Amino acid sequence: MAYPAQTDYPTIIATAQRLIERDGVEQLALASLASELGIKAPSLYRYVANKTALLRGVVTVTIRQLFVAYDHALTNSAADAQSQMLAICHGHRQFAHAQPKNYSLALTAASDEQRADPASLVAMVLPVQAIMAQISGQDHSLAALRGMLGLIHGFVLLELNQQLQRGGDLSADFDLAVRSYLAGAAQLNTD
Amino acid sequence: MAYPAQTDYPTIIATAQRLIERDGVEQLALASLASELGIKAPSLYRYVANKTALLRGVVTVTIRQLFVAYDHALTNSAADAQSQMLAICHGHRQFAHAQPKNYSLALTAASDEQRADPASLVAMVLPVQAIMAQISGQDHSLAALRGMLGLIHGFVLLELNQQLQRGGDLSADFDLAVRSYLAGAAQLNTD
DNA sequence: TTACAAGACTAATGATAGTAGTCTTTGCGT
DNA sequence: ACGCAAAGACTACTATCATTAGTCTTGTAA
Repeated sequence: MAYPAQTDYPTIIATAQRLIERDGVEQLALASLASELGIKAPSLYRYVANKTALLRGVVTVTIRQLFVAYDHALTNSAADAQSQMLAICHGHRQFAHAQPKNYSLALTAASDEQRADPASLVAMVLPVQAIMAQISGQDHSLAALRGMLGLIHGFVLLELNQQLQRGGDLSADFDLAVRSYLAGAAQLNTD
Repeated sequence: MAYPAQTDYPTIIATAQRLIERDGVEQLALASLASELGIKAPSLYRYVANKTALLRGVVTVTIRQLFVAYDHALTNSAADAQSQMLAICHGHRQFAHAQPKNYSLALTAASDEQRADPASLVAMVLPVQAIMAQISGQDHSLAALRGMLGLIHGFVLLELNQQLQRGGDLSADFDLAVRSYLAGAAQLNTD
């Protein structure tokens, strides 16, 4: 090879994540990102095809980090299915609160081009579905999983978008909602 | 009053909604909107302060339409709390599917400036909370409502963002998830 | 030592939000 | 009737960005 690279793809993505978290996606200009990396904007095109691809990279990494958070939650939890599912829910919510801008970007990406790869998403939730199967039974595990993910994701997004502003303890409300859902899902198993 | 107006605020918002639904928000240029209205872009500034304010107007109208959909759902439903809550859930989901782009914009608006007015949001969900109170009991009605809204919103958003792609009947899964949640919430009342 | 390829830069283009200033229409007071 | 004030629209311009084209630089391998 030749000319000494002054940056690389992982650094670019990580820096973009940092800027997005600090200023919001809509404020992310390629010039600012480049300057943060000590280069000029056009040089970024050596590493990413365009801005959309750059954002897709950020989304992909963020999703991967979310599933790492799942693993951490699981290793610090009791072994029964109920505890594990609760640990995942709270881990998910904590992750979203720790990096709200990147979380929203990753899970509400508007265009197809910047969405995360569906196949890897599937691979990453399979272990979660296995836990859900112990609660809801195998037959309803996919439906119950979908509801669970919807509940977590929707609650967190409403929080992050300041749409749950009537006071009260949101952490407690989240916990109650998740436990209620799991209680309902558990009834599916005994039918 | 003088010069004959060639458009007005409601028309501008409605047209913006139509274009957003057709092409997506990111494709909405003020020039296209103006041309659709038979005027030039700068003339729009007689009616809206800037693009952000325009989008906030769209968001406000969309939210109002969502609550009109709630009303329709309620009038076509049986009178018991369970039926009414189910009707609202399905009405909400149908609304989101009927205008996915505007729905996403309205409920995941990134910046504070284009978010819907929180106070009116509260006023609009109060009747829903009253129904939830009959299911979960008064004490837990706010928490249970938050979980319910989160579940609906999150499920729908995952659907719209193509993140529930593993087949199966999503309508049936949604119904099952909502019923499970309500069953769990009902247990709060008997504690 | 020389060629070449990777990596970065400057300069330019095109889209688009927003601003300044001007022209046109029409209702109202004289 | 007449003319003026103000609403509404337009043209022309600016600033910001993404993106492209073409050029210069530097390190490695022959």
